[in-house]
Amino acid sequence: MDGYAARSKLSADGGRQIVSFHVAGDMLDLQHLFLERADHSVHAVTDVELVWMPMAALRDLIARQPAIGTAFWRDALIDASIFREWVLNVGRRDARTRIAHMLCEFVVRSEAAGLGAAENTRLPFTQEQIGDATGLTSVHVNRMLRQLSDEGLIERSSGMLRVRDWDRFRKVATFDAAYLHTQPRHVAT
Amino acid sequence: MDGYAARSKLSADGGRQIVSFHVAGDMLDLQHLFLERADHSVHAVTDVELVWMPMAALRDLIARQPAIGTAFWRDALIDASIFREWVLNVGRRDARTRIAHMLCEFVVRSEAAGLGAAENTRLPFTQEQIGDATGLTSVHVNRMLRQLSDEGLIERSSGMLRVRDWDRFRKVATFDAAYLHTQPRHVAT
DNA sequence: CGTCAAATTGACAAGGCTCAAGTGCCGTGG
DNA sequence: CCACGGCACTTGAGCCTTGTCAATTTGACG
Repeated sequence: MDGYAARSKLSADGGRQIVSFHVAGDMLDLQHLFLERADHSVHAVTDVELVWMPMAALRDLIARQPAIGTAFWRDALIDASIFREWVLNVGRRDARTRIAHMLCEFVVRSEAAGLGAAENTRLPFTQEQIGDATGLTSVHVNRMLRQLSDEGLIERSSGMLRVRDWDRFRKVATFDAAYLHTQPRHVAT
Repeated sequence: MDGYAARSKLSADGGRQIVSFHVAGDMLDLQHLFLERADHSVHAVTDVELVWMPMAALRDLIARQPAIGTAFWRDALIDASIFREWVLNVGRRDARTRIAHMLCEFVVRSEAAGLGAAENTRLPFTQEQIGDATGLTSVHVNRMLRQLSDEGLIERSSGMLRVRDWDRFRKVATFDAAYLHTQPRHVAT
């Protein structure tokens, strides 16, 4: 309902890898709906207000209301699409592009959730968390953020992010929102 | 039904990132079941024999047979779990561990599909494809494979992979199969 | 004003990439 | 049966991006 969360896994040597971010309105645990055992965790990044539902009740609801089931399923598939994009992001893009891409996604999803536009997005993550999401160290995240600032692409101030030139930033990030599968509001499917 | 496939995305600069491998028996396109537009592609790595079903028929089947729907859903969730593990693999593990981990997963899934044991697994990928899966160059993949061979962990010969000491290799790879959610055969859920 | 976590910066090390050359294997054609 | 061509695999040298280590600075808050 409110606040920010992250989904993450731990590596054997204690490293944390964030595999997705979540904003108000997101379904947080659909990924485990039909799995017996959790393979990752979701944790709050800020104070969070949430609604908790027993899995069994959710499964029951889906059985009785297939249309709701389809919606949930679709939502889970979109999350999976985001995971795939993140594999690409972490595997193939250099540090600057990678961070820019992550920020683009976050801004777009924040907007979609009605949490402010690109000119003024709340960015509640520490640089270490951004590093955990991009497979970089916080030191290097800092360097790259500074570089993006110096290039006039973004502005940062106390937990806020401002994208100064969305088109240019989008190009730097090689960001294409198609993988988010945001549905055009006024088009029937 | 037969053969090997890979799921991949392209980056803006033409780089390929493989996001998962598939063996005989896998459902290949459940990831797009409720999405309007494909965000990635699946391609054959070897000659392949497959069964193609129209999405609409599949959706129809699910509507009429909810139990089958649940099975498909579960399968899609397991794929998503694999994507998450790959984000971790590519984001946080060094080259040697990363390749070893990928090989471990492949061996385990090959075994589960009844395609031979760890002592003799068909490995149909070129080193370049292994690089595309791990976010490395084929040159570096080659060096790491050589190192794993030199350490006596694996043996390679013309498309075959032999893990010499599974326990040791598993440790090197920091591999824990939990994320594959392979269900114990004889236990009711 | 003190405290503590986060952000910042610099110097240096290193893992992985690039470029380039060479080798081995296998299918094809003579 | 052998020669050839192509692709994957190997290997070496040097560079570059990112990591490591360590010291400061900044900012929020009590």
